[in-house]
Amino acid sequence: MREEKEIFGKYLSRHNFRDTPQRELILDVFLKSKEHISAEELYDIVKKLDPSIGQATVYRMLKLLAEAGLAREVDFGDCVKRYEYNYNQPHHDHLICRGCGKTVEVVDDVIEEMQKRVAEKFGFELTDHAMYLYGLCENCRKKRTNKFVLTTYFVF
Amino acid sequence: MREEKEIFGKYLSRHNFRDTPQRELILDVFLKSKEHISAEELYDIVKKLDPSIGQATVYRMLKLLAEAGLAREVDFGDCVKRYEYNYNQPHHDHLICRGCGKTVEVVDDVIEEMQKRVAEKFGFELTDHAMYLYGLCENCRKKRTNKFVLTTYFVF
DNA sequence: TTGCTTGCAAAGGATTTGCAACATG
DNA sequence: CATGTTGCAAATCCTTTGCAAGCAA
Repeated sequence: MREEKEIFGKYLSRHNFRDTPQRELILDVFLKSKEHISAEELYDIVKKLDPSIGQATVYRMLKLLAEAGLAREVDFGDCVKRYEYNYNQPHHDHLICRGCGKTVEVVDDVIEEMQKRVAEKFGFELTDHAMYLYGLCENCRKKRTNKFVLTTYFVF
Repeated sequence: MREEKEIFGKYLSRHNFRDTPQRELILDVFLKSKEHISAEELYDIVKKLDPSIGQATVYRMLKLLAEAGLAREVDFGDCVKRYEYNYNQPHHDHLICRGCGKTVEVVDDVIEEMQKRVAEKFGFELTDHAMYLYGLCENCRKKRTNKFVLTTYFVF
């Protein structure tokens, strides 16, 4: 927490950006937030702590955080940008339940390695990737026997 | 082409939906279109063939096509829904160049298998997935020595 | 003082929806 | 003819932007 603030502080001065109470508050809330928070969700919390803050400031701050390397953008396919904490965090992908929305962070070295190879096979140098595994968690699978309807966005 | 129209026709009657000239035209254009077309792009073509068609009709039709199993939604991360032809097509993922936007369709059985296993490890039954590999193609890599700046959306 | 930041509201892009007129089965 | 369908425009959702006023350095 202290360390992250320091990093952000350095990022600001390095770019001649300014340290403002708004930025400090939003950073605080972001660092305490649960994973995969959206700008809207973050704004809702921040607003309660300081109703004078505008949502544009929150959007702008999330961009800054991503640029500073403290946040990472994730996109679950609903066209809502979500941000997760990214400092000193190992890279990971997401497993998402189509039933209840529950998410699990996953990594698999074999997959990562194969991704690199696939890219190379086509002459690409891999820079990054997005992998989202959608499925049904244990709980939701039990309910399926009733009349669970899956909203499919992708065809496996 | 004939077959796909038949499938769509059956889909329509099965659901008590109607066969209209607009739907036929849009289906025609979609079937002839290049991969990964967006609603906007499809509308631009359709409009030239029949300027009286509204874009809402195109949006509605793409939804129908996806429901009928003829189209598949893909999302390259820019929040623009794209559709690709999905009938009798083998499943594949995408390799996208961050420099020029060029896309390559890829499949890797090892990755597919590992995805299933990872999901199972967490008690999930995999229904589908989205995997986008971002990188630099050969051409864009050459330019990088000059002053290519990569817009990173995800951190690898 | 300089010029980065702010909140506001308006604009933006992509997609959806309400509705009256219109076709299809 | 009953009801699905259309085109239009307005509405929606999330996000960005222009701007004048406000602050940090």
